[in-house]
Amino acid sequence: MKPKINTMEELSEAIGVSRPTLSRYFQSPDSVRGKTSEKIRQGLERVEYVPNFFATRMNRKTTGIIGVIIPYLNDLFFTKLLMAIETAAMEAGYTVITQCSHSDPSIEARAAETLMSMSVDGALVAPLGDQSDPEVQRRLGSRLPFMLVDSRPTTMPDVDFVGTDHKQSTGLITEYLCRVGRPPVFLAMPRVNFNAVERENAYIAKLTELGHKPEVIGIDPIDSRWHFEAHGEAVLDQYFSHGAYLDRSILCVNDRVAIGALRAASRHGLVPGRMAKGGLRIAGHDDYPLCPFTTPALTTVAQNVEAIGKASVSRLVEMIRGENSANESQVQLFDGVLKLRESA
Amino acid sequence: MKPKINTMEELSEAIGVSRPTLSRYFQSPDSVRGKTSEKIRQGLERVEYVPNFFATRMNRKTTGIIGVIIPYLNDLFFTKLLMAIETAAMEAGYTVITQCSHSDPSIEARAAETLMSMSVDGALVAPLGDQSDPEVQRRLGSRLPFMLVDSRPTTMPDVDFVGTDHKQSTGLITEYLCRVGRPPVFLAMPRVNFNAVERENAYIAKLTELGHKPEVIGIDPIDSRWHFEAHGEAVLDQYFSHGAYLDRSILCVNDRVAIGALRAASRHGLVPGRMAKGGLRIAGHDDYPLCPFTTPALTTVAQNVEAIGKASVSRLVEMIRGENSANESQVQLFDGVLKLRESA
DNA sequence: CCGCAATCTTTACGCATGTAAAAAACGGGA
DNA sequence: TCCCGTTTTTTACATGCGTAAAGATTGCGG
Repeated sequence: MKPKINTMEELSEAIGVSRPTLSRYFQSPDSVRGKTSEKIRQGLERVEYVPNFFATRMNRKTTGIIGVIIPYLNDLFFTKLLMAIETAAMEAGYTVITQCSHSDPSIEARAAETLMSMSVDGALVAPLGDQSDPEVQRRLGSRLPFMLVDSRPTTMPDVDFVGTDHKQSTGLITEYLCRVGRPPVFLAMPRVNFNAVERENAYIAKLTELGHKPEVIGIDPIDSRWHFEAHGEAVLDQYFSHGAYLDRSILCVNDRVAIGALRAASRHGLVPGRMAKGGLRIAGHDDYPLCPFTTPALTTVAQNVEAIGKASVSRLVEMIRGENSANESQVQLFDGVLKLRESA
Repeated sequence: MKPKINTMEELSEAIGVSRPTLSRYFQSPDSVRGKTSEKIRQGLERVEYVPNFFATRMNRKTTGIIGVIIPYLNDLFFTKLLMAIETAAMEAGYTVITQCSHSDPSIEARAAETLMSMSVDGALVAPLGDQSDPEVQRRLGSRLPFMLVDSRPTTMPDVDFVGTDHKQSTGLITEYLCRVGRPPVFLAMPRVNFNAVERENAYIAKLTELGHKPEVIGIDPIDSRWHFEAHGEAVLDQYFSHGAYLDRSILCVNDRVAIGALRAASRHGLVPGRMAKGGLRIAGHDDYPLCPFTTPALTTVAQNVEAIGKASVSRLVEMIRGENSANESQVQLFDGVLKLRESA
């Protein structure tokens, strides 16, 4: 067992190099002479030492930490986003501290406090939607570089944002559905965030533009916040039972709802699909990782999650470093891409 | 805009209470007289102040942080586990810092360094499997209270562990499948962690016990580490194409593989199920959240994730506090529960 | 071997807070 | 109003490391 060493002071005695030199070494091994750094490296092999994070960070003007707040973890969309963010941050030399708000505004507020008290260099927030306390975000923004990802509250128009252009993405699939069959109805969900509303509006706009009458179902909460699949299944099950929408195109607000919708269809012996007779089609939004494996495989629009993650980090780093137009707010929207599979 | 205050010193001038008193207040508002705490509370309303996390934590002997290392985020099993852990930790008054190892041993090692340097009070690690560097875990264990969750390396027999009793859970579903049809074959996966092996062995043991001949398929990696669905689909697709296993029970090592298996079945026009003619049955393990929504709904064994999360945190807290038999290692295994749905 | 520049050591202070000890102020009861 | 115990203030030191300045070493070119 290697001897355990707790402070740089002790370490400096142990390997015969002064503490300031060690300090420089840990910040950048190249900042000391080759011979010295070799001596230190060998010394470190013989003992058990990790610099104290808190002490280190407390004294630097910068902490090298990016804080991330995510509303919900049990959703592969967010985990994909998170992984993209972590990867990008890692490459940029930052450590990521993630806090999950568990879709609870008070936890979100606490998470923001934690990030602020940790003096993170910047924060990336995927907000809860209308549930989020705008005051919390205002405090964050007044204290540190801060931007929103994924979902964009109407109350924060002048904050940096990176996300999907839902008008484009939803328009794209709506148009496709109109082209191949009867105009779709829109299966919505309880309003857990602004994307839901944006997609709904985009659907309505596109249908109106094409001269059709929009039809939105499933807005009433069936006690299923974030239980998207259950929501989709319950809503459609009810309609199908009454013989409604059996031969229509159904555009779901997202893939998880669509997975529920597929389930409802199969329970009623229906097989949605572009090739299928009967005219039932089901489509989603997001390109949830499981889409290729549903039966039938789900047609959807992919969000460019990788790009969103990457872009948000690089923009945040710009803001942190005060580069470019760091002080004028900026909105980046990425296009969705049609994923034609079997269900529509 | 409230005036921004950065240190307790400034705060103490701003609201006319001495710094040590403020310090006591922030640690526990009840430790100061009611009148004083009221004065402080009102003062805090008028200014913008958050105590510096690093400075606070650096001086306390305890940091109030539990570190968690998770191998992979794009898997709802881990996110469920993580949420259970976070909830339990929150209730116990701890802050959780999560690090994801992105299924990369070197990132896992770095994550461990981060946790150690942060002087977390304890660490909870869901290891990568044989990929994990045992040295990393030994260092963690020698520095702080530390335990393993979910997957248990054979190389660390004397470390605390909380997880599922795979012998029981896999035995349970194996037995069920044997009871309702022909003895199942086992659809395995590349060995990303020890659970895969444990389940496979449990399957073999049970089948042998019942006097049948075990049959394991899908061990050869089809270049699909962690692409479980794709793996399941690819393997079965191949077998089905050769007319093999069309009428058998197939026990998949986990639900994600099973979802791929269902897909393969549907592509071949097969409908697995306990009611279905033909004898094809597909079952999984874990009770992945989407199981009720697949077509057909997936029969599986549920892991008690909630319990695992809760138990691991409460055991870790025991170790941190030095309570009970904190120094003798302890293994807690939870039973799986059969979830009979449609697919088997 | 000398001299100069680069590097290291020594010394000292700073960061934001915890915490202990002594002195001062406070509050309630008689 | 006085007294005594409780609470607060004052003062001072501690945490582990960043960092600056001055003096001591080192290494390299000549």
